[in-house]
Amino acid sequence: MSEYNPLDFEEEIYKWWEESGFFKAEDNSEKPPYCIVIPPPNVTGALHMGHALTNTIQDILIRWKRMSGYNALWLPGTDHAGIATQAVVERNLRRSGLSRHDIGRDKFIEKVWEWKEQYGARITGQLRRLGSSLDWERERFTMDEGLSNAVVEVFVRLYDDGLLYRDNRLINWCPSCRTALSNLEVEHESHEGNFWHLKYFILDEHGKRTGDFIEIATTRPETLLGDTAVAVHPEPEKELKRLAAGLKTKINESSDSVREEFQKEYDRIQSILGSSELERLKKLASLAGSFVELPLKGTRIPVVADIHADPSFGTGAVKITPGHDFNDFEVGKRNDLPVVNILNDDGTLNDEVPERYRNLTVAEARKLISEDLENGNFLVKVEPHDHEVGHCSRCDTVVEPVLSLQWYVKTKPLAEKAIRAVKEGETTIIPPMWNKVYDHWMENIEDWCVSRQLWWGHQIPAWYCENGHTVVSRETPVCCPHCQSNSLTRDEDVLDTWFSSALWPFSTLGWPGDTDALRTFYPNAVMETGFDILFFWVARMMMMGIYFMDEVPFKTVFLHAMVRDADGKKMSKSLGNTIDPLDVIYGISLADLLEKIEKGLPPESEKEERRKKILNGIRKKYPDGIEAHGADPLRFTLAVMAAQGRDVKLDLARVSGYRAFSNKIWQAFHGVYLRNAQGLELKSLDDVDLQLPDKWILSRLGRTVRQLNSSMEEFRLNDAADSIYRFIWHELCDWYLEFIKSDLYGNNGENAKIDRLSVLAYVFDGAFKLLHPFMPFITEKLWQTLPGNQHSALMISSFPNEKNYPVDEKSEKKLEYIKELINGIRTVRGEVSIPVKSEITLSLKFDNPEYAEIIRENISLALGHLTRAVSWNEVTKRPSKGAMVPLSGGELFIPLEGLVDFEDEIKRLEKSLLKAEKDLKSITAKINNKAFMQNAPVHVVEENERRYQENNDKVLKITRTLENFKSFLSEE
RNA sequence: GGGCGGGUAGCUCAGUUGGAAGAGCAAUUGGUUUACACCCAAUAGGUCACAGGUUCGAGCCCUGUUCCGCCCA
Repeated sequence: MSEYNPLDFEEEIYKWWEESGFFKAEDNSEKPPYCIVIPPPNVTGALHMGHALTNTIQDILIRWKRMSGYNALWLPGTDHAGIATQAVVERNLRRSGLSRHDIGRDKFIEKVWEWKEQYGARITGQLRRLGSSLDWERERFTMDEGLSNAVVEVFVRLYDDGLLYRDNRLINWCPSCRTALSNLEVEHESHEGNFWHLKYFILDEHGKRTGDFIEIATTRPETLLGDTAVAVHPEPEKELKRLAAGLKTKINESSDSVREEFQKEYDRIQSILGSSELERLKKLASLAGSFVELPLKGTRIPVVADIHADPSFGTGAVKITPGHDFNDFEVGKRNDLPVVNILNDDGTLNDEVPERYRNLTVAEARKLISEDLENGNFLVKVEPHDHEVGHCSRCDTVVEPVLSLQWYVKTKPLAEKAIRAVKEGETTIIPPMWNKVYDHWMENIEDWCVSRQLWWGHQIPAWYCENGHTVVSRETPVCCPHCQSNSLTRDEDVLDTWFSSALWPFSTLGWPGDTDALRTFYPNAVMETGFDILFFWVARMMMMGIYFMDEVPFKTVFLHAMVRDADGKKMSKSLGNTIDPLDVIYGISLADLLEKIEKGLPPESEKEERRKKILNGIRKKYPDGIEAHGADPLRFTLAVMAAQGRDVKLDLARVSGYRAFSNKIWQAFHGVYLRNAQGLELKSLDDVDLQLPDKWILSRLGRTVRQLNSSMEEFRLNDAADSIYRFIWHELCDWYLEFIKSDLYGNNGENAKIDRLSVLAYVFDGAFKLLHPFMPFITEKLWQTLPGNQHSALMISSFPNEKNYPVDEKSEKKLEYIKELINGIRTVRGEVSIPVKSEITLSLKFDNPEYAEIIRENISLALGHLTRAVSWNEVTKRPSKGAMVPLSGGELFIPLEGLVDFEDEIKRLEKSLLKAEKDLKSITAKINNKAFMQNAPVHVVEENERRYQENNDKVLKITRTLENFKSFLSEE
């Protein structure tokens, strides 16, 4: 007997699809276009489960649309990922003891390209293995010539349009990556730290200490070396009263629990207002215009009045470090303060600070300075204080705000249009909860710092001449257009990776060229990606797309959740909890898995203990490694999980469950269909003498077609997957195949056999088509062996629609009666200990003639292997000694005498009665409720009346039977 | 501080205008002479986090409480 082994055929099928050109879309086509551009994976490494999720979803959408008659393009590609890729190549280089500076820019870039070739190929291999029906001939890379041209074009045009400028301001600097970062690339976390309370001695007009000092609290004492002022609030009393008034309204508006906190704060401020503290603050305010001594450095800095100083917080006075604090930078601008940069590129202190502190890291400097402050009598006290610290999202190093000359995109004008596009529905975000997040970010958008001090990326097309002029140009300029100088140097920096990704929906289609592909496929139909890059990427594509194409980049943004491990933790290499999709597909031994995980752990800063803990966790979770599952089951699992709002906790037990589903399909197809259809000429459906089960399964298929298509339209992939799963397993396999077995075995003649097989082939055809987007491999494999399909492909056949798959309610209802009967028999057999092999006889008593007719005509379906009932008869009187099952239109009796003890049946009936009575009670209450009868919609009232009848009937029938039993038991 | 999401069966999660609480896995019982033990049949298991409210009717809507997670500042 043939076995389901996905590894035997999946790769081969993919190869055949690709070689046959089935993935290709047409630049010009009569068919409606449908385009998804892949969120380009980074070329840094291998794909993880998150990629498997996103690509599975996209492939499902694309395959569904392609089969539904669309000119479907799924465009593949990869991203150069500036910082990330440069970092891994540098790390690699360091193993041979070299830095990128040792080998130089050109040589280094060469190395990165080598890396890109290697890992890019690995990634595309993984995408193929998942079954992704990408149009490979259109594959793009963000640093391809064409896409690089697009980047230059965009840069030049934004510059010419005044939306791109260079400015000297504070940026987030990563001392480890040694580059500027955009706000989005900085992650804030709370750190336990200290509040150092320092003395800034007040100076008289001669520059001598008056003896008095201003107390200043700071979390970063080392920055005082860059202080250029101390700020105090000009009107502390007014400000405090304003704060108090604000709190008062909050107290009145808020709920009990929060009110308490506001009240506390309010009381605190009131107590300041009513104490000598206010006098102190007023005196502080009066110091504006005087000077204080900067501790350790000994220089003289002014006291300025600025509203940034909060009289209700800390000491009411604040040190101003315009060179290393975003707020202070603004204060500095308002008060014309000098900006002092005290840091080198690597984050150590530079020559602006006293010699003693030079070349120390920030952490080292903080330690030494706090000691010196104490020794120099500048320290009042140190108290613990948590504060927010920015970290580089790439390397987790603490970022430092540093003054630097960088390029910025002026985003406000771009964002306005992007906001409007979503508001007006030109682009729809799914799920809609992200609308608010999108709006909020767009409305508060800040200018985008796009220059990066890296080598790997698109070099900025700007040149600077010896006279300080800037030239932004598509080609290398010969001389400066302003002063004709020939001495031009190109900006060394490259652009933020997201700058080129922002162009992806049109740059990949040939822009800035005017191509057929662009005209056909822009705007794209769907952008499917993770919600975590809504700002990084989606928002920026919206802005750039609208600006340069005058149309939104995509009609729908479909955001999926994050894949997490079984404990809900985000998968990351450093946690050692990533699962490689390929390992789920092919399986992996424990030893290999451990080796792989260990390799992925960051080499530096890993403690042995932690490493052991992670590896032991793996041993515990996967004691036997991971079994092979194949791509189809993995895809199906991801599709079913795609519904979840935010987290997808991947549980391999689910994948196994859906592998069982694949096996089920395989077995049903080979064992039931193929095995019996061998050598037979099947009919078309029109020529078949359709029996009730045939009509039923065809109708159920019709329902599935409707459900699946409408779920897909609404991006409810989980519902779509679920509907075809139920159809195949619980309708086709559980019922239809069982109903037709007798015919298939030839018990009812050759014609009946051929008829049933013909219907079966038709149903399999429809089911395979519906399932294909989710499980492309097994469906293609099996579909090929259906009659007439040997030279065509399922993946380019046409998707079922409701016109071709009608619903037949009458037949459905009839068969439901038969199922009810069979279920009744099975329940009795299961609960009352009837010996397994004993053959039973059914007695049926009918309440209504229509029902009786249906059962009489189809009773053979309920006899035989489904129930082990061998015969039946119609009765008008209730047999006294039998199990009883109430039916919709009658009663079923199964004689038990000689088979079992009646106690079992009595118990069973009593339990059943209890439930029926409970239901009846609640329904009765409803029916008797006038308000319900008046207000509820008609169909609900009718439904409840029907249920009332049904339960009433049930209760009656069971009660009668129980009485019967008891009376004859007492007679014995 | 502002915002968002979640709390449903032992576990992982569905539940689409409010109208008898669901799936998969796990569990219990029984089953294999012809598709499938990656199986079949039957069964058990839930105060839908908590407290109020709206409604004839609430897992779903409103208010509050609480716990968990995320985003922004």
